[in-house]
Amino acid sequence: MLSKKTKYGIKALTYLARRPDRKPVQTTIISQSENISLKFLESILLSLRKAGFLGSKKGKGGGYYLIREPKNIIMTDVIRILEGPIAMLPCVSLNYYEKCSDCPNESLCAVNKLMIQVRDCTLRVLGENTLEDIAGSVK
Amino acid sequence: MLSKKTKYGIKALTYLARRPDRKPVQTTIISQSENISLKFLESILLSLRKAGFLGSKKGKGGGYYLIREPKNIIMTDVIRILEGPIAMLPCVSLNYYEKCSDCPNESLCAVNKLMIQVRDCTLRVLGENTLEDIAGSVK
DNA sequence: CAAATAACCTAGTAACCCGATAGGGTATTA
DNA sequence: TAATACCCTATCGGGTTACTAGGTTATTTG
Repeated sequence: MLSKKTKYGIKALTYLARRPDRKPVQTTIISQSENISLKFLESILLSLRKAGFLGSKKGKGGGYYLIREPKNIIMTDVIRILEGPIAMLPCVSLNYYEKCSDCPNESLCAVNKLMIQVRDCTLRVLGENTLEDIAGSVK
Repeated sequence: MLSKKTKYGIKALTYLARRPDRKPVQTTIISQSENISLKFLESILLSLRKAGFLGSKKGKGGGYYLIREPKNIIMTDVIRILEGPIAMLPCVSLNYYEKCSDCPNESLCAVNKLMIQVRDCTLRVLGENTLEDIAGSVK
């Protein structure tokens, strides 16, 4: 299951991508438009900023804004920041690999074999989609 | 993330599929072979039996056994029983659909659009794999 | 300058789920 | 009839999630 954090994060990015310009948008605006709890959203936008997707401006007229083109923002990157590992098991994760304590021989494990296939197809889909793709190229 | 329940369940099914015959196997045997907590495994095998994958025999010489051919056991079915919905969001689930409370228009939702693609490719992979495929056709 | 604004930070918490365990009951078989 | 092994219910600690509270810091505007 996708966490609310990831879901909200993607919705916020989409909201910003659909804006006609790249001027700062306040969190309260995004919060109201997308029905996201304000304080929760703040923490999400903060991590998206630290990850290099968003810029921020303080004070009046401040807010968050995209600092990359939507077509250059790949969904795998977004999800890795917000959700963590994409694989359904640590033993098939590329970026967060961890051996199973119970499994003596990974190459004989049926679950491993299956989940590698799931991981690969998920990575392909998420790697093919950019923010522009899912937001639509609204001008 | 895949739950331990699902992981253990698939491993138990695989263990039974790799057996040379279809005679009942005691839970303690499976528990020790696959390093799964006995009591936890019991509850998992029980739900697999109720779902029609396994048969059981009580008393001495009893245990659990496969009642279908491994090649007729599709992984989507197994995972739906053990894990629940395959989709990463209720609003893109075929079997457990639920509307998002925050989303006014599903067809405009970028997260929805993305997760439908993930769901479809995951369903394809899981639907193409049978228990025989992942266990290997051991005789 | 000062007041307003809005991002930023730290901490906490209630609810929930997972994995596991305990302690039996019940049916079957040797 | 005693042993076996499935079957059922309840519980519980630990961890995560989603969210809230309350303040600090930086910037801008009157």
